[in-house]
Amino acid sequence: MRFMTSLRFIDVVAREGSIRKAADKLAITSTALNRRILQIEEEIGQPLFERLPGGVRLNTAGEIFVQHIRSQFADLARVQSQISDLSGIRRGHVRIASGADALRRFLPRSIAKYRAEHPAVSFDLSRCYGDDAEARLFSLDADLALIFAPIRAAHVHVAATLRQQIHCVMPAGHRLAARETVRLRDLTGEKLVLPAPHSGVRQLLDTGMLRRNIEPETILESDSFEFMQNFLHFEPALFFQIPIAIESETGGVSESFDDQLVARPVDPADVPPGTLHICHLKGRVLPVAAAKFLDDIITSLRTAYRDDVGQ
Amino acid sequence: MRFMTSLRFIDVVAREGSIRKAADKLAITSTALNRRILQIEEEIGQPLFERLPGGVRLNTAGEIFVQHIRSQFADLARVQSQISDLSGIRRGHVRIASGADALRRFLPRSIAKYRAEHPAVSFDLSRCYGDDAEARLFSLDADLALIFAPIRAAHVHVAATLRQQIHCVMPAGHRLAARETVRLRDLTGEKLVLPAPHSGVRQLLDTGMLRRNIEPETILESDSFEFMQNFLHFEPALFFQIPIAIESETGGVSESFDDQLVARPVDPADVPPGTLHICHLKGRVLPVAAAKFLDDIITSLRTAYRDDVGQ
DNA sequence: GAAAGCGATGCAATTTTTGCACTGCCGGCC
DNA sequence: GGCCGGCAGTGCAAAAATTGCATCGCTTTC
Repeated sequence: MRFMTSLRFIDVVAREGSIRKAADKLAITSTALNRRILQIEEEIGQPLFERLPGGVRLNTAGEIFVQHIRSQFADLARVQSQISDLSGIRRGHVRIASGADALRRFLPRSIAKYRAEHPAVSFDLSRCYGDDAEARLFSLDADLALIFAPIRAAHVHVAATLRQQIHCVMPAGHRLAARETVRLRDLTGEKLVLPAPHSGVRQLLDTGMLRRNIEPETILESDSFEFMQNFLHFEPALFFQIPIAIESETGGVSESFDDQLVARPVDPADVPPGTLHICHLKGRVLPVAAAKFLDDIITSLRTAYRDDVGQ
Repeated sequence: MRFMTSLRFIDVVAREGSIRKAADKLAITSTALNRRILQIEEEIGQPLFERLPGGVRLNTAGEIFVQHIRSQFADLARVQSQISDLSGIRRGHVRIASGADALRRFLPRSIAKYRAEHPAVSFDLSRCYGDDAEARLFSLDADLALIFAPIRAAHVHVAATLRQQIHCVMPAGHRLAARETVRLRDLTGEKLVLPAPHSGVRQLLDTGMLRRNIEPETILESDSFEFMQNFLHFEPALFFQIPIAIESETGGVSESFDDQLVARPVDPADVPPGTLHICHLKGRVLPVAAAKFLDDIITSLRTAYRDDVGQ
């Protein structure tokens, strides 16, 4: 898009915090970039960047302007997808910010299913925690976010929620595998692998442990499911997941997702269920592809999780 | 705004319906303009215009794209006004589409008052009827609209309403001037000057007349207050206005706004009060200046008309 | 059937953008 | 405390783009 170049350049400079770095990234000289920026600042009538010894930084006017630029880009993407749509091409691009939970099974399955119907739609997945995901929505770097954590920002619209009980994952022969649910007090003496401190699962667990006054024996912290799963093949321990991360191939809750590992729900009396939020930026018109995909995953959740789906 | 030129050109071509005409208006050659359009169409990947023997016309993709362009322009104006605002300049521009009613006294007074506080804000007034005003909101040619007529379009947000009883304007010595209110049946035998057929006042009157089965003696139709007022100096007749068009210098209802003319309300039993709608495009973030002005006129209406102001 | 109006295109002139070499500036580091 | 490195800004020439002119092919109108 030729007519957007200058604006895109400004966005990149704002992100890089330096004209030279941005110029490097954009494969032009810093002089050319510098002059483009000076020119736009002149047209606006006000500087958009503060000049610091180590680079540049957006001033207040710049913040406003860059936000405008980003919304223009998002809107242009929407328009393009709308235009492609009406010629029957069903082109499009969907950018998703998601926690590791949904990224593991649910999204691959959903995206593959969607792409089977719309092969010309491409996807962008970025794994991030709640706050980052919200930030990516706001900076229009993501169209949709799937967050297993409370929503903080007021400018995020929650399109659907999914109640998820935390599950305890253990070797198949473990003594707790016989139970229907796992109580927190059963965990004393067990070796635990906890999720990263700022993850939603961890925070629910911490609250529960604190309330029940339980001091678990934490042998590891990890935010990688892959790692935890493989670790359990070598040393018996317990870790925690929500159903959507360990759902069966076809979707829906699965009790054993690996020959040697099984999952049992933690008793809701000890740890209340958390909520997975599926959201987008409030007030934003999503590109057709993103809107359609959002619809699809919500209906897919409804069939797989029925009453746990809200809004 | 250099970086918007191509987009602006497309907008003009869409409005003119011809590349050559648009080129003329833009003071460039048709070739240059033609190639700019071809280039953008190539970047979009789809033609935006149908080529007709007599010029060009937007196709569906073009309609979508031009709507996007216009919203970008409106948004840019908002951003600029926001940026100016934070440097304390309070610059800005407000574009208003209004019926003749509000344009006569209310808007001059309100704008003068607003400009006394914000001298760097400029205004654009365009007189038009209900449908045009709504169209101007939609094409983003106007920020605000004041319409004395029902609102048709769903994409218009009504920020405030003002109930207005139709008044009958007559020479000061007229026999009906002694009455508190004027009944429709009193009008038989009177010479009437009616407003234009598609005006809100006229439609209310027509409905009333039809219901009461009254055939008025219409000697003139006019949409010009000026004309009607001056005409009455030469030939005694009656015409109709709503209070906001004949309010006193300081605002509020006035009974005689001219040495020789007085206004008396038509009895609500004969003609129900109509509604003046103050509105803007739904879902649009107004530029600061426009938003502030909107606030101002609504509060000003509340003090002048109190209980007649709604929403 | 000629004339007038339209959008598209080849080619040369012009304007704009870019890159190179360089300046002045500031902070960190030896 | 002076030197070094990284930064944004600037003069000037080269490169790239935009523009204007002349012209084509087409359709409608008179």
